[in-house]
Amino acid sequence: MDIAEVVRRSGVPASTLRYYEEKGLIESVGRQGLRRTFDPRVLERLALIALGSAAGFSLDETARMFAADGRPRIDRRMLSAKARELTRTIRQLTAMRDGLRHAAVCPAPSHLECPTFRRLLGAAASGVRRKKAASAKSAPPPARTRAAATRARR
Amino acid sequence: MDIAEVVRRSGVPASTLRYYEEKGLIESVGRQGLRRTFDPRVLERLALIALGSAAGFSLDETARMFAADGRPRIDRRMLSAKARELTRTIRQLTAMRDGLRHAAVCPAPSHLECPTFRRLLGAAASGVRRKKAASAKSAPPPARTRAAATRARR
DNA sequence: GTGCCACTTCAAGTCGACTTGAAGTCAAGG
DNA sequence: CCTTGACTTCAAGTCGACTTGAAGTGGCAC
Repeated sequence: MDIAEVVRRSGVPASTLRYYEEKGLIESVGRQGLRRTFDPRVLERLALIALGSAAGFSLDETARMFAADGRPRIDRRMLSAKARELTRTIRQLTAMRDGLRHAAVCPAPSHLECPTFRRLLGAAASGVRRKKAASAKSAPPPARTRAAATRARR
Repeated sequence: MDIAEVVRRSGVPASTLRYYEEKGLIESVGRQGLRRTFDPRVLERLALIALGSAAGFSLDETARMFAADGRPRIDRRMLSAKARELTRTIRQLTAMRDGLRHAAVCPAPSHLECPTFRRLLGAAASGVRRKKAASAKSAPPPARTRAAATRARR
């Protein structure tokens, strides 16, 4: 497969593929002249990488999940840890969403006077030390800002 | 209040406070010589900003939630939209977490042979066209835990 | 009155994950 | 054989949210 086909079948831009190769996340099996040739299994690999990203792993972390031979070498402890982290994040986001929902319909004259809202504020101010979960959605307002806007098909 | 006190009471670094002021997210009420003086209400404002960030709003979006007089001018439609977005994200992350959990205990010889894992892979691959992190940041007591929050630091 | 040092400004740097642009190469169709 | 244009490399740019560093200022304890 040449790079164009990988792009077509994976949806990942060529520049990203080259970047991934440079970082050692994928590899090409040879060249036709200058042009890279890929083994179809690269598609599986890309799916794995997408999975890692979606789960909140950095590319470096994801890279560590492959053995030298290219087979996934998944660290179960790492997975469990990430699962727990996701659980925390999910709990956080859920609270946040409920708060937003409430705020959207709250009848209090000012949100600052609404106990529910104040509780949310407190939570945000103190407890929120969670980080980095990933996945899903790019915000409409700043249309061109997000790399994802471009990535999402172009 | 001088900046040191705001730092102490909010946990937000002075550099961040200056940055926020520059961006118009907060304001100082005056100066003692060169030194900024803040109204205590800035603490509430900072909590609001933290809340916005935790809910996945960018600083610019958060800024739009304040009226000229500094009162929160919360756009209910925006809140609802964000709440829905969070719901999607939560659903995504939940699926992801369940997948990770499963992968961590899956007995299949290779994850690639496990149907559950393959299903996950498919989901990740198809989800490649959307991305954005809803994350939470913090102003934690431990002075520079902020760095930790932004994972992979220097 | 004087020295310390917390504060100030402003420019530049950082971080991750890519994208973009310029300039060059070359496989393949005509 | 020649042109075309998809591919290549490499350096630099982007984006958001800050941090860092150098150089300067001035409040306040002594």
